[in-house]
Amino acid sequence: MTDEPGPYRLEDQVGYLLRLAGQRHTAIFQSHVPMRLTPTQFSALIRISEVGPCSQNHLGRLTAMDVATIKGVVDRLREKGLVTLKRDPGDKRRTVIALTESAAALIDQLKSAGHQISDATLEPLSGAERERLMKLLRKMT
Amino acid sequence: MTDEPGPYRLEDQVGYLLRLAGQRHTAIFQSHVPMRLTPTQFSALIRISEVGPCSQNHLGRLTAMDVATIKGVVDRLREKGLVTLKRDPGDKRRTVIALTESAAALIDQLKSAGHQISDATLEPLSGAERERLMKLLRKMT
DNA sequence: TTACTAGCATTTGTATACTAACGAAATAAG
DNA sequence: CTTATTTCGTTAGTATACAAATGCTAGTAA
Repeated sequence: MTDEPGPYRLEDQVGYLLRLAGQRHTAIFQSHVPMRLTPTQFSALIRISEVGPCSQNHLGRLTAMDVATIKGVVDRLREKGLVTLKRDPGDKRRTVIALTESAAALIDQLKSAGHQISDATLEPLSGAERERLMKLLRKMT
Repeated sequence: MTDEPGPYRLEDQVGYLLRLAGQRHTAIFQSHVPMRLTPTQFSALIRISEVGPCSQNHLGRLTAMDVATIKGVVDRLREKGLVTLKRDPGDKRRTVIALTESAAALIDQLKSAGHQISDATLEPLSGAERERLMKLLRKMT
């Protein structure tokens, strides 16, 4: 009686809704973030500021990015003068990624923008609803 | 006293969680869907089956895709033999996108797979939680 | 020491996703 | 009717995102 699948409606599928929500977030992100950073570039910078210099692949795991993806992200951060790449003397396979001074000086501003972005993205929801959504998304992963 | 932003934690930001949830969904999608369809290709097929033949840009709006994005999606569906492209005789700017017979015969199977994919993606959540999440995501957009 | 295994970084290929700019065609405004 | 605007499709450029293959290095087991 209950639990019938019913007709298939695209707008009732998680994947579709997640894509729409992601689009909304990305648009808001771009209008709030300094230095034209992308969400992934932003995440990488924050992570390095948390854990300190680390290898490229490790940074990828810390930010849930594929090895090929994190490489591109790090390359662009380097082009923007926000990270430096150095050979690890103790392990010749590793490349140590570290924040530059200008990036380190930017972190507080990034965190502030990050809060604003999250707020704006969740703007249609009440405080209780926001908490609920975050909890559900966290449980899903 | 309440509502303090607190320290900035990446895993407490909507954007980050949305990205992780999307990754989870994409992985599940790929293992369930027929013909190696991608989520966007899937959405486009479903939409055409709902509204019938339509122009490329209109299809893009119906599936929340940019004009540049929908073009690539339609091109790949054509390469897979799932849609046909025809000039609109009444409006020479328009390209009419329509399902091929083999695609039309596939739609029921796609909808069934779609339900399974949504179920598997939401598997960590209870029935009530799933409803709550869907409602919140819908409200967010 | 040799061989195996694993980890690290890179590259190639495919697929979104959006911006911006373009020309062609249709429509609205004058 | 002609100008202006809009819409449509296309293309180029940038940036994720993942699979798969390659080469190099490190650590381990034989």
